[in-house]
Amino acid sequence: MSRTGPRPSSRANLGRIAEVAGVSKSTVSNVLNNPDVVADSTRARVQDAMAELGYVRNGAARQLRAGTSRIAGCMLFDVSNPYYAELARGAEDRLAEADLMMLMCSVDVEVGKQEHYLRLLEEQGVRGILICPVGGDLTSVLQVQARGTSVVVIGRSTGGRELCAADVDDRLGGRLAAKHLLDLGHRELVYLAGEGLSIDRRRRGVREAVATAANRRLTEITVPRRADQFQIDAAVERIAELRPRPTGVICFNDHTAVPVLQGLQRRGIAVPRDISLVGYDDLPFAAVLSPPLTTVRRPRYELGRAATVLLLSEFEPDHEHREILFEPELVVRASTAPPRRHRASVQL
Amino acid sequence: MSRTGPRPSSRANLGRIAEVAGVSKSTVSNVLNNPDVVADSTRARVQDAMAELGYVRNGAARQLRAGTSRIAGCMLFDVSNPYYAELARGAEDRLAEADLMMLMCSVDVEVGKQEHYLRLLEEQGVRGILICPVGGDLTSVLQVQARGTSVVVIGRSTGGRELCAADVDDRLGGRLAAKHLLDLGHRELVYLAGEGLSIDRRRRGVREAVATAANRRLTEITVPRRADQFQIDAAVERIAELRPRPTGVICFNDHTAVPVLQGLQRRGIAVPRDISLVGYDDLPFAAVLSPPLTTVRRPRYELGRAATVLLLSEFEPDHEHREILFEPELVVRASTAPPRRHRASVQL
DNA sequence: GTGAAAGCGCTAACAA
DNA sequence: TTGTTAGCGCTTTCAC
Repeated sequence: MSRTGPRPSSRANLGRIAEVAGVSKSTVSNVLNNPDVVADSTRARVQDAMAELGYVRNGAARQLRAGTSRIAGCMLFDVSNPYYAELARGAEDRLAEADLMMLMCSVDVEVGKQEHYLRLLEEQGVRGILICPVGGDLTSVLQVQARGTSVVVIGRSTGGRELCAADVDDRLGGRLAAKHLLDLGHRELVYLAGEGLSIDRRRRGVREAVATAANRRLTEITVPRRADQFQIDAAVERIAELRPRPTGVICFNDHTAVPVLQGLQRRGIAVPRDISLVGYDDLPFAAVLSPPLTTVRRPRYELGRAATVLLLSEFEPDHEHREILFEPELVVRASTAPPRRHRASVQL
Repeated sequence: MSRTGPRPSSRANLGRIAEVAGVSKSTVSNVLNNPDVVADSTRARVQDAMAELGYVRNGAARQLRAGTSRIAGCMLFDVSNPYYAELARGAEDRLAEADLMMLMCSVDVEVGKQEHYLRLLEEQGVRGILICPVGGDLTSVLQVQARGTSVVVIGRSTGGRELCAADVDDRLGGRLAAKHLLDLGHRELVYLAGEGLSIDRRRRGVREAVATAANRRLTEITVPRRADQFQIDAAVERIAELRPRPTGVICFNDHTAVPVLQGLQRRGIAVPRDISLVGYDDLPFAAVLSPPLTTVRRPRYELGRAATVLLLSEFEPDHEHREILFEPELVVRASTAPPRRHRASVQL
């Protein structure tokens, strides 16, 4: 018995297997890692010993020695948010195909948590990190990368060639939403905005689409991050009081569209008769709202998968950072329709 | 340069810090693990060296030597399913409080995947495993536990005292759903069942409630696991053709309630006028359906948290396995109402 | 308050 | 085809 060392594990280790099978440790290791190099009879004997003793490989020792982990990290806002949950699932599936497991880190838009988890993942020696970064700059992410842990950024274009990134073209998404309403004949639009980079890009797309059409007006209303029922209802109130009355409203996401829809209906403003409503994301509930919500779909599962593909490519010899940009897709449902031309309408 | 060893890491290690700070490795280790035992000036010197060299602890080495990991595993059906996503979040939050990270494993009701992930987690030397087990028996789970990895079972009562478990009293849930309809005055009920242990318990609850009321009839219709639109619609067709006509339908979960609701409405059967509909789970979309769905809420976030509490308690000295049973809660919304007494109604 | 030394379980270079 | 050996980076016991 050594005078040092941690609590003696009851688990059989590789040395014990070697003993029982009557071979050396390297042979056991070879049975595990290069089975073909071992003679059939020897291999069988070793495998028998493993089965008999219920051998379980020690991943920590393996990682320490081989220098490479079988885990990747996935940092996102919140797994319980269906958008991120599906993204995570895409990542998990692709990682599993590469025989990697996924550490899940919900960061909650808190920079402190992000730093904390980055550090933990780094200490863990993860094979790589998928991250939906929060906060303005990417310095801490770049530091981690500089110290040797591959990082792929999701949901934020990185511009330069410093990092791989997978993202959705939200500007296009905004354009699609606005163009849909304009094509239907709407002239007075509202964009209900939130806070955040990706949301700003949607706004830019909406603006662009409106700008290219003549005689169209866009009113922008911004609700704070994590706005509650009342704050959103105040926004609906503002929408209801706008003159001339808007006939098309674009919400920066589906989540917000729900209370907006309810607020409008409660005020006797029918959707889509009086106001056409467009969401963003195509979350599962969008299709079952009444009326079913027209929205812009971001391919979240695919985004997670693609980001993982990028991460895996980082391990290849002559890797060059690149960026994948997904195109969102307009999903037309019953919450949008052509505007009624009413009373004061001069045209037609 | 040694003739052996893995690719030389560029990361500074504890030995290098010791060198730079002019102390021994044990002192550096103490700065990390028992800061109070080190003299202030020494500690400062060591910390400076760490900051300067961008030192990151090697978790693998730590785990190998100390024998204890900072990771727990969470095995569930599918993270992209909102029920499990919120459960996972509950677990993640509680684990984070104990300074543990969470490995996420979506098992997809596939026993093979379950076995695979169990093995991987075991090799990883995780601190413990939370599992929503699939398949009939728990032998592989018990084996893992026997080899020294703590396991907590979620969503399945284990009866004996072999394992900790956290679960929801689904029998009570079934009773609540049925009793609600019975209390409203419904006499002809349908339970739309799926496959699975927890679903069977809901069924039992429904049966019990109906059995305690006189002159009430229950029809059970079962749809296969992962039923598609058409299979569910076939079930709706059967419901529509039942005579005497049922006035109350309980779906085994909210997911199924959506196509059922749509199927009923498409056939001109109004909810709740002609049929009252009850779901199960209270998923986020239940509240925004038209009409908003009466359902039975399972506290999923809390379930994840509680399971984690059980897992953490496993590490304590004189631990005894126990089981936590959550009570589900009836959430009454607009999809249920008293039945209309129509034509052939003799009573009243 | 600090240091020397042993060794966790494994892999990989090399020798046999 | 198999065995010998060194050592990954850390913690821990014990001596000073």
